[in-house]
Amino acid sequence: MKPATTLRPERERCADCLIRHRAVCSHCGPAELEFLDAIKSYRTFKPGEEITAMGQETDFLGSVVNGVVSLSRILADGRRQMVGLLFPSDFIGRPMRAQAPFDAIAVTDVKLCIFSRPRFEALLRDTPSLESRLLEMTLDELDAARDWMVLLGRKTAREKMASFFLLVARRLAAVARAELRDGVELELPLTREDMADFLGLTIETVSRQISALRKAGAIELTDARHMRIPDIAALAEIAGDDDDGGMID
Amino acid sequence: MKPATTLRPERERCADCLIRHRAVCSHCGPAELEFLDAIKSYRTFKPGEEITAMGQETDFLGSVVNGVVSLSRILADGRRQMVGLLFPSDFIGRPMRAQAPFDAIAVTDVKLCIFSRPRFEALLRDTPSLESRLLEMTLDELDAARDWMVLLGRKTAREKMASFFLLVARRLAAVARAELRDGVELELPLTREDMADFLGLTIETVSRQISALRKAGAIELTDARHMRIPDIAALAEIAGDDDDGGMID
DNA sequence: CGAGTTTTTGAATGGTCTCAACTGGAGTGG
DNA sequence: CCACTCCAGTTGAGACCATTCAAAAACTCG
Repeated sequence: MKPATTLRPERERCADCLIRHRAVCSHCGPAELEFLDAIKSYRTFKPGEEITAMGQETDFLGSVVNGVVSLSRILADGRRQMVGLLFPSDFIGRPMRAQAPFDAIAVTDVKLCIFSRPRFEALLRDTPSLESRLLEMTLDELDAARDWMVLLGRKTAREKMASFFLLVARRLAAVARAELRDGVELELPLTREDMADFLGLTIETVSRQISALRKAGAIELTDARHMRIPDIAALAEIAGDDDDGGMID
Repeated sequence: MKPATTLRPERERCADCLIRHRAVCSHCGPAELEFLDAIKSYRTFKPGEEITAMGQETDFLGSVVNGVVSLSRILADGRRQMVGLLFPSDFIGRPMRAQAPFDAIAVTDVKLCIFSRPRFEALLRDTPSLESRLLEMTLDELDAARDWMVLLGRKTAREKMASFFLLVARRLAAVARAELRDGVELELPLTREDMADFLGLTIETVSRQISALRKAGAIELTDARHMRIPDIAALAEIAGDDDDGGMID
């Protein structure tokens, strides 16, 4: 398949990219894609590694190709709140503002497809298909952030946990391009501490609620990180959303 | 009711618009502005009036000219959480998605400058200065939503109230194009109930925290709706935000 | 003034947090 | 193989903050 003459055998092409159909570049035509191909690069991060730090200038923007990234903010006394959770195809970075408004940390092994900030911002100005897709994605993220605000402001610890499991299940299913159905098994990408920071709880409360949901039969656990949802609708009921629960993918 | 004495007695022109420098149209040139002038219209709402309802199709988009609009979502059992608070120059509506994801309610007398949805969406495609400004505003709203998530997830009732007063003071000062300084007086646009829904609290807790802040001298009240902030920095201290960029290790 | 509404205040309850101890698995080395 | 540490997660007991329920006070507007 590969031409023997190739100089960079491991070079990934945009056309073959697994997240192409959902990422910021998904509306680009062949010519635009070829240009992106030429200027993109990849970077990987280990779990726990800092990708950008709050208040620090970041010189790149890009897409999550593999893994999960958390965005979080820390108050002066150390309290932490997660404000975003990025899955493959999500966009990372804040265009038109060099200073990162939040910490971005790899929660699993992460691979990013990145562009230098000035190059990407110039591209954005010249490429309507990029800009309109980014607007669309930003609007979706805003919707998701607002659903999350409802969770943080008004839901009980039990409801928060149930909502969280559904959110992860939906996102992982979307990444795998699979239907979400009863009996799904999933690997939780977050530690108890990360979940607590996501949900505005403490790790103890997270742990207690997981135990309670397990005893109630709403979830099944093989170990701390691997779970199974026997009945999606039942879990959604516990989550307290009025119907399908929002949480935009 | 309306006297038809003059041809265009109350016709407002975009060029004279008070929110022009901050609204979605702020990057438009004279020709674009003239076009907007021709297709825009105004609509007013009374306090408490519903502007759009969750799940309902909305046929317009636009800008808040006067007043304050709340965006909120209600859970199945009636718990309500505010997820957005719009001031003059803020954009209202969800481009590229006809179904409103949240309730929008006028909290004061409100005047909107609106465009029909199909017309505005077509305009967006053809007018880069509109689209890029909308992207910028959406990114800012996302940042604001994330700050708000920190408040909802990790702040105490006291900190929430202090943060809220600062937010309102900042937004009203920005609208008035005034500097925010010690001794500002402001009229709270929200009822205690609205504040509670904004902050993820109950009205009783809101009331108690206001009383406590008053007794502590952090705020002064003439009546339930009119207040004065004698010392911005002191209130910011109570709000718990790290003031100087958050570079603490 | 009285009726209705909003806001404030009080007392008791309860959900989540804090502090603390325990469990279990992974890795290390004797 | 066991003993040991280390770390993430779990469980328990008590404290505390915000909620709930209840009632009084203040304000609005006929």
